Amino acid sequence: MEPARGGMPCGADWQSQLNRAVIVLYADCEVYYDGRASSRANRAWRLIIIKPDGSLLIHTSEGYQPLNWQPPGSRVTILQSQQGGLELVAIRRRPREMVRIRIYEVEWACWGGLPSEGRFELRGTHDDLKLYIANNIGKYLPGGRVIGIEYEVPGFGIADIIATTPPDGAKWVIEVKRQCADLQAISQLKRYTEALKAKGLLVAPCFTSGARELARKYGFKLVEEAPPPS
Amino acid sequence: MEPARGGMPCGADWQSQLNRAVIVLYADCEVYYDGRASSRANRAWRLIIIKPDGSLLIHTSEGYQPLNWQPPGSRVTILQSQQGGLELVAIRRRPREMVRIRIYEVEWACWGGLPSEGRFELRGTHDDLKLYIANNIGKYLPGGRVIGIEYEVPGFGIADIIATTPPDGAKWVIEVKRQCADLQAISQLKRYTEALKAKGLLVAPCFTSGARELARKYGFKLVEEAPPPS
DNA sequence: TCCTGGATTTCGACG
DNA sequence: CGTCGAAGTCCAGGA
Repeated sequence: MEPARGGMPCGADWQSQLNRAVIVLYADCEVYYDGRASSRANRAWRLIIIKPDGSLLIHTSEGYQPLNWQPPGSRVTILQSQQGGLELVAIRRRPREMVRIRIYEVEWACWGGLPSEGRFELRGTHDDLKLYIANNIGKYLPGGRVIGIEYEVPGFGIADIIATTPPDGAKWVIEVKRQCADLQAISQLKRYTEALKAKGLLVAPCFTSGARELARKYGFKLVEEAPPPS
Repeated sequence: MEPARGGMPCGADWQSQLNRAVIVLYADCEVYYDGRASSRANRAWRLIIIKPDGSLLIHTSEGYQPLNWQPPGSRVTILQSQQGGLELVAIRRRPREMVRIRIYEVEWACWGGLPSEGRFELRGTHDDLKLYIANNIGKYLPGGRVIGIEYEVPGFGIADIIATTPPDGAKWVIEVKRQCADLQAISQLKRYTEALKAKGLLVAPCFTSGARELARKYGFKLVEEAPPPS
């Protein structure tokens, strides 16, 4: 095993970094969670990440998702038991939830302040597609005119786009999905069209077979359209 | 800065651990993502986690969610450029997506094999609540009898529970939510009840105001019930 | 493989 | 703070 480099911010002093740096522990531990649900994880080696914003993540060797976690805003505390045993407790209010980690051994602990956050830009989102459609409404509803975006239908939710088409000024509800539209998307559109007595148009890059079938029953128009290149 | 402990699996040799151990890097880097959407993250210090199952996580100092990621099954490779620059590339098929990390500096790198996974039990889930209701149907629909669980309504989806009640054998669709039911839950139930010409019962620990209102319009019965204690 | 719906979903926006 | 709907959602289960 290669020796650690000098000056590496790793060691036994990780506890002093709580609420200051991102701390990463490689530890043999048990994990308890109680709140909206509850879970128990038997003793095993896991990766524990504690962020200064109160986020807590417990990762195993598999998967995108953590085994247990606590979102930002949690209060993270370290408890020392008599036998040198360590406990990490993260508590969150609203909903009242607790993650408790019984630590048997820490093989290594490292941390870093992550001083600069950098800029982050994401493109190809639902908003991008929605605005593109609103700005090119004629492509989807010939002669159409946009009446509203994020249009609130009181008691029924918020429709992506409302438009009218000639010659009779028919009203349309347009629901936009950036991924394949499914039954749920159809139901959502149905809710708005029923409330507004409007026609329905669903724009998505693809549609599940069930969505296509149900859309036909409801008389919805479907248009395949992927998020615009950016 | 406290010196690292001897024998700690940290050091420059982390690349040899690819696909074998969980690797954690504290690195100054830029991140590029292209796939269903695309993103660019400017140069900054971040936490990079590479799992042997092909998962890749890039975390900042804030938040539960990673800045960028790749789910399990991705192919992770390390590229060396001439100037000693390092690039981490994770590619996924279906959907075709790529995360590329340009690494300028690695302050520390540690890893662990996470040999034993341990047992994990979660209680208080949707399934738990659903089965509890099915097994105590009389509490929700007096005299009721369960006809089916996870009952497929062809072309309309899968209903949680189907039941009948005396004296006329009225058919009910029961939708179960383990969290506060919202408009979407109402729409989902509406979809099933319309298809089956059945009555609707929604069981959830709470309901949003909009959900309550819409349920009344649709004539649905609402029952407040939290997941059972376990 | 696709389809469907849950998740301790988390997250952001708006009223 | 509640309500609403998206997310690069991920994930499991069934056909």
